[in-house]
Amino acid sequence: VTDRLSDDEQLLWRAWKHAAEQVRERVAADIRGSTGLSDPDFGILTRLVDLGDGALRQNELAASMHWHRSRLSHQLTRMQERGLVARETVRGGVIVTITPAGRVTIDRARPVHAAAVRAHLLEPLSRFDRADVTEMLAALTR
Amino acid sequence: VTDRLSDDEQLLWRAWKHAAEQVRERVAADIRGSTGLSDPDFGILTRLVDLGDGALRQNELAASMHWHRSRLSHQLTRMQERGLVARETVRGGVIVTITPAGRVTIDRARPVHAAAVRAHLLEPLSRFDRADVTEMLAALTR
DNA sequence: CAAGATTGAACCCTCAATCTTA
DNA sequence: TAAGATTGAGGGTTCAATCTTG
Repeated sequence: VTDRLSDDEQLLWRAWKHAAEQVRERVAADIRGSTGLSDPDFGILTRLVDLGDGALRQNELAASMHWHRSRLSHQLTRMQERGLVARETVRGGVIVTITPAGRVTIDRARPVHAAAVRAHLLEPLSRFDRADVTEMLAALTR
Repeated sequence: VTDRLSDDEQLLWRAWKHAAEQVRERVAADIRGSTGLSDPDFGILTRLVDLGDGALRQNELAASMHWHRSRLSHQLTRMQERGLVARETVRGGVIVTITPAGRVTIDRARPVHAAAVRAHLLEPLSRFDRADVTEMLAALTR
């Protein structure tokens, strides 16, 4: 009820912020370092392959990412320029397709991603109960 | 040891990612919505006031944020244009000073920040032991 | 009109190259 | 030279305004 956080509160807030930053940065750095893909790149290519077998309507892709149209539009423009995806206008929308180059890259990125998540999140938390941790995190998104 | 995460691992990873995103976005949205300050803006103004009583060497400011010089330089350029800080070159460095407008803004932002951290992080975690949670998070940054 | 999509501006971040000066 | 700082390019995000077309 005060305007400042108590020492206890500060401690938890800083630990949270620091951990969130570190994990995000480390995982992203591993993927970028070995494949050149950014986090958004990885998310999009993964969905194209897993959800659409290589192609999805732009609209569905946006929904699956929980992204606004404009964000996806900008992102796809850059990825298209880098040769990772192609766009084709069809009746009532746009179909996004992964290119052969995109497929090669995502295939290389997947194991790196799994290893990074293990190294930077799962391993450090191994002495805690996985279900407990998952449940605690779920409390933050309700 | 496989190239894909197990269902269990996926579950924790996604919960983590989602929670990290949500908390960051919600706190940032509250501050931006009521003061116009971004997260970086808030961090810099806070440090200028708390660590330097309104002014700091740019170099010290960078160190306290754990930022690279160029990042701070770009950020300060924008904040200077928005009238939040001023820069003055001195022997062997630059002094960054908070402006009166900057001080008014950070004073308004502080209670909003405390309330946001409580609402979006501390409250949702209230049924867990604060020290336990803090310790778990600390495991991720070692 | 309404849904799908794009665009431009302003912000943010990183890297590498450069400038400045003690 | 080495430390402090800036710059430019290329990516990323958000918002509001604007196509485009069924």
